[in-house]
Amino acid sequence: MFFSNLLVPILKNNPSEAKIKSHKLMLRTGMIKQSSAGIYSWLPLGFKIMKKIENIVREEQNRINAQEILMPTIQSSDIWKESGRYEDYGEEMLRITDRQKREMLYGPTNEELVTDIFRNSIKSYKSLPQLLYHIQWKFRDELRPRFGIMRCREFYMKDAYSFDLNDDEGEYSYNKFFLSYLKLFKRLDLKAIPMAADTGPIGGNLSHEFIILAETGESKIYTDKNIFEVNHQNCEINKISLENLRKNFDKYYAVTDEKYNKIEFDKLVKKEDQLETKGIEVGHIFYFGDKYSKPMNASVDYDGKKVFVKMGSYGVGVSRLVGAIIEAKFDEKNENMIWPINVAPYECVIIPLISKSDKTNLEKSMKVFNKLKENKIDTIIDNTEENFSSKMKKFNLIGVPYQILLGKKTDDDMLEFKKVGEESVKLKIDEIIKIINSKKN
RNA sequence: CGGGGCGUAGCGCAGCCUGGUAGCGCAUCUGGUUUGGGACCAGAGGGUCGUAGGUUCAAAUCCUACCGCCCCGACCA
Repeated sequence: MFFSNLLVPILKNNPSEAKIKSHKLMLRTGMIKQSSAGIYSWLPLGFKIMKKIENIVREEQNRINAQEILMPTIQSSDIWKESGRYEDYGEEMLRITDRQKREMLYGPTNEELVTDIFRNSIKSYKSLPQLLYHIQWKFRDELRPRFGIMRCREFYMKDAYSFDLNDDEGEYSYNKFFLSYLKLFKRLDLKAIPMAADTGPIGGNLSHEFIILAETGESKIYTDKNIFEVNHQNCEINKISLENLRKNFDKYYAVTDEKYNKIEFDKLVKKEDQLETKGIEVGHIFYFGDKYSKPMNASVDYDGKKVFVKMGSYGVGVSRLVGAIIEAKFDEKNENMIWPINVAPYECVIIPLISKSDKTNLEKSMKVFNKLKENKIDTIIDNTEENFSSKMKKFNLIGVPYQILLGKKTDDDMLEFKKVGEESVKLKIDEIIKIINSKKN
C-alpha cells in the first residue's frame, strides 16, 4: 500500500550496460536485476507486471478450453533421444549430469515431455482433441544474450500443445490458438501481425509468427499495410469461422526476412501499401503433424487401427512481452514507460503532499485508497516526503496510468485526478472509480 | 566462436599514460528550510580499486594469467 515499503530501487542514471530503452528502463525502475549474462531476477515491480501478463495469457488459453498443467524445468535426456532431438538441438541446450551420472537437461521446450505424458494417458480417439499448456521457465543457452530480457537465456514462456486425430482437426486446433493469440495481444493493447514463418528446429509445415511493430525489433518485416484492417471481432470458435479468419490474414503478404523475396513482394503488394519495418516476435505457433508422435509412438485407437496423433505447439514469450510492451508503447518525448491498464504495475497512484509537520494529506490518501481497494482498483500511495513534483515524475516514469493528487489544490469532495500525459481534472471519487474500471478488460 | 571494449561506493564516472595507499555527481543517513513537474543548506556513513600471481622500498596505476560483463557478427521464443 505504501511506496516506502516496496523494494523498488529506482536510479536516476541509466546503467551503462543497457542499450535499448526497455532494458534501460527496466533496470532504472528496479523491475529486474541481472544475475549473470542473460539471467535475471525479477523484483516486485517487474514481477507484478509479468504476473498480470501471465494471467491474461492464462485466461485466453482457458477460453479455448486448453488445460493448464505444469511440467518440470529439468528433463531426462531419454525422451529427447527418442525424438532424435538430443543430438540436433546442439549447444543451445543446457545439459546437466546428476549424481547418478544421468544425462539431464534444462528444458528449452517441451514437445517430448508433453508427448510422453500424452502417450501414457490417452488411448482413445474419443478423448481428442487435447489442448495442454503450461507457463514455465525455459533455458536456451544463446550464443549472445542481449537487450535485457528481450533475448535472454532463461525466460518465462507459455507453451501449449495440441493433439488431434487427423490434419483437419489438427488445423482446427491450430486456428483456435491463432484466434486466442489475436485476442491476447489485443488485451495487451498491442498490434500483432501473424506472419507466415519458417518452422526451425521445431519442424513441421504450418507456422505463424506473431510480430509486434517496434523500431528496436530484431526481425525485419515486410508487409502489406492492409493487414492491419483485418479484425477478429466477430470470429467464433467453429471451423468455418476460424478458417475464414486465417484466410483473411493469410491473403496479405506479411513475412520476416527469412522468407522475404523482393520480386514477390513487389508483385503481390502495391507500392503504396508496402511496409518495411522492424518487429518483435512475441508468439510463434507451429503445426507439425506426427513429427514427434511417430518416433515417440504417441497414438490412439481409431476404427480398429492405431493412429499417430497430429500435434501442434504454441508459444508466447511471457517475460519477453514485458520488454516488448515497453518498446511498443514507450513515450519518446518524456522517456516514460506507458503500461496498458490491464498490466500496469499499479492502476492508480495516490500522491499526497506531506511534510514533517502536516500529515493530513496522508490520512486523506488512506481513505481514498480504501475506497479504491473496495472497488478492485490496484493502488499505491506514495507516502514519501520527497518533493511533490519529484513524486509525480517518478510515477510518470514507472508508467502508472492514473494519479490522484492530494496537494494544495485539493478540497474534500472533489479530487484532483490525472491521466498520465494529460491535464488533471476535479472529480468525485465515484466518478474516478467508474473511469478506471471502465478501461479494464 | 571471431573482432572490439570495459571491470574503482547502490548507479554514473574521474584517477592509470608519468607508481607514493582513492575522488566527484546522483542515491543513502542526520538536522533544518522547502514542496504543482526529478529542491536547497549543513553534516555523516559507505570502496580488500574483478581475482590470483609477479616486478618494486611502495601497485587502482606496470607485467602475466584467469574470471566476469558489454558491444559488433554468424544462430534464435
